[in-house]
Amino acid sequence: MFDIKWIRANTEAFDTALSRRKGITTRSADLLAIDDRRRDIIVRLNEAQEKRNALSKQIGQAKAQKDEAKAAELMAEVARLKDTIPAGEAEERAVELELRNALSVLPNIAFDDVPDGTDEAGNVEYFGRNGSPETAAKVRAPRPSFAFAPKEHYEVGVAANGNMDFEIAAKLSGSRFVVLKGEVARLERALGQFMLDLHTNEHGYLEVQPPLLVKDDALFGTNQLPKFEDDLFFAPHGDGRLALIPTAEVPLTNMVRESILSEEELPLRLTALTPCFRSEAGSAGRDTRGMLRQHQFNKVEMVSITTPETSTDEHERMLTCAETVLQKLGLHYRVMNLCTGDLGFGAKKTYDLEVWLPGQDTYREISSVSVCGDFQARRMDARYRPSGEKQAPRFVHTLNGSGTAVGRCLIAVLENYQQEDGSVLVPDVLQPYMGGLKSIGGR
RNA sequence: GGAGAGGUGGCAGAGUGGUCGAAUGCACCGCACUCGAAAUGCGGCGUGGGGGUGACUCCACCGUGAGUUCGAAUCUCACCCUCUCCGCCA
Repeated sequence: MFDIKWIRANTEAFDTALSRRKGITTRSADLLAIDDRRRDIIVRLNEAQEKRNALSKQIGQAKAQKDEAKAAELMAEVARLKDTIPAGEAEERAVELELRNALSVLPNIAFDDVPDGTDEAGNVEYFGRNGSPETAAKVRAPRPSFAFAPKEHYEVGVAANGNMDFEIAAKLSGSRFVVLKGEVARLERALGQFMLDLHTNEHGYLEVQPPLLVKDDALFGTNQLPKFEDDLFFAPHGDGRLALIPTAEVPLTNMVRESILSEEELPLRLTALTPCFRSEAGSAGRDTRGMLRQHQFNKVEMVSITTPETSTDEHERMLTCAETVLQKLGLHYRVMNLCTGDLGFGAKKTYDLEVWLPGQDTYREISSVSVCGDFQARRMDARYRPSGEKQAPRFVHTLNGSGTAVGRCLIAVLENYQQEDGSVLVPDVLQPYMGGLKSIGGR
C-alpha cells in the first residue's frame, strides 16, 4: 500500500510508474482529491476539539474555585459543539476508510529494471548479476537427453502404478487433489526435508512451524485481501472465519506485523515447510492432468525482513538460495525476470524459476522470488528502529520466495530422472532421506 | 466449555473523573568524570495525523468497539486476547 504523502510529493513519478501496470486507471489526482477532503475534515474537526478541550479545562478550573455560575456558562458554550464533534469524527473515519480502500487495491509499482510487457511472453531470461548464459551453464544442470520418449510425471511407472492416485483423492475430496503412496510419498517427504535442511543449515534461515489458518488481517498484510479473496479457502470460526494459508508467506511475513524491530534483528530470515491451499478459481481447464495444479500442495517458503537499503541485495541472495535447491538436485532450469504484465500484485520485482519438464517438453514455474519494498510493511504496520543516533522508526522491506514448491519439484524429479523401465533414479542429495535408496519403482 | 485474574510507552510497572501522553525503574542516546571502561552525575528519549516558510503549534491514541460526561487510562456495556485453576481432548 502506498503512502499518500509520498504520492502527493511525487505525482508524476507515481502516475508514470502506475501506468506501467496492467489494467490500472487510477491516478494520483483521484487519490489526492480524497486526501484533500480528508484534510479539510481534519482541520475543521481539530478546531472544534481544541475549543472543547480548552473550555473543558476552564470548567475544571471554575469548579475548583467553586464558581458554579461561570462553570454553567461555559458548559452551555461547550454544548453548542456537541453535535459537530461526533459528526466530524464520523466524517473523518469515513473518508479515511475511503482513502484506505482506494489505496489498498492498487498494485505495487515495479522497479525500473522490470521489463514492460502484457503477459508472460514479455518475461526476460535472467542469468544473475553480471551473469551470462555461459556463467549460468556452469552451475546449472544441462537439459537431460533421453533414449526413449520421456513421459509426463503421472505416466511414469512408479507413479502410474498406483503411487500417485487421483481416483481415490477424487472420492475423498474431489478434483485437484492427489493421494501419494509408498515410495512416491516418501520422495515428496524427502524433498521437503532436503530443502528445509538446506535453507536452515546453509542459508541462515530460521525454521518455523506457523499456523495454517489465519485471520483476514494477516491476509490483508500480504495482499491476498481485499482483491484475491476468491483464490482462498475459508473455514467458519465463531462469528467469523479463518483462511487456510495459500502460502506460508502469509504467516511468516505477518510474524512482524504491528511491531517495531531493532535494526540488529535484521535481516530476519524465516523458512517453513507447509501445505498450501488454493481454490484455483479461474483456473478451470488449466493443468487438469497430473498434480501440477492442486488445491493442496506442499511448499518450502523463504521470507526475509530487511532494511530498505539491503532489500535488493537480499532479493538476489534469495534467488540464489532457491536456485541452489535445483542445482543440488541436478535439475535443469531457467530464471525469468517477470515483466510488468506478469508481476504479482505486491511485488516490485519477481524472478521465477522455471524447471525443465521433459515429459511436458517445456519449462514450468517451480519458484517465485519477489521483493515487495515497504508495500506489505505498510499494510502490516511492520517497522524497525534504526540503530545509532535516535531515529524514528521506518518501515521494513519484505521479500518472499519459494524454495521451492515441493509438489512441483516431485514432478520434476519424476520426469527428469525417469528410466525406460518406469523406475526413477533418486538424486544423490536425496538418497540420505530415502534410506539410501538409489532408485525407486525398480524390480 | 466453567471459575478467577489481567491487558498502560522497547520492557517492567504506577496511575480509579480535570493541570495525565501518563510517575518510577530498566534499556537506549548525548554530555560530564576516566588513559579507557565500569560505576556515578546531568540531560534526552512513545506513535500517528493536521496547520505553519520557520521557531512552533493543534488533534488523536492507555487491548478493540460502543456509551455516560462539559471533560475518560480512570465509570458502564459488548467483544477480543493473555494468564491461573477445573473439565474435555490429539
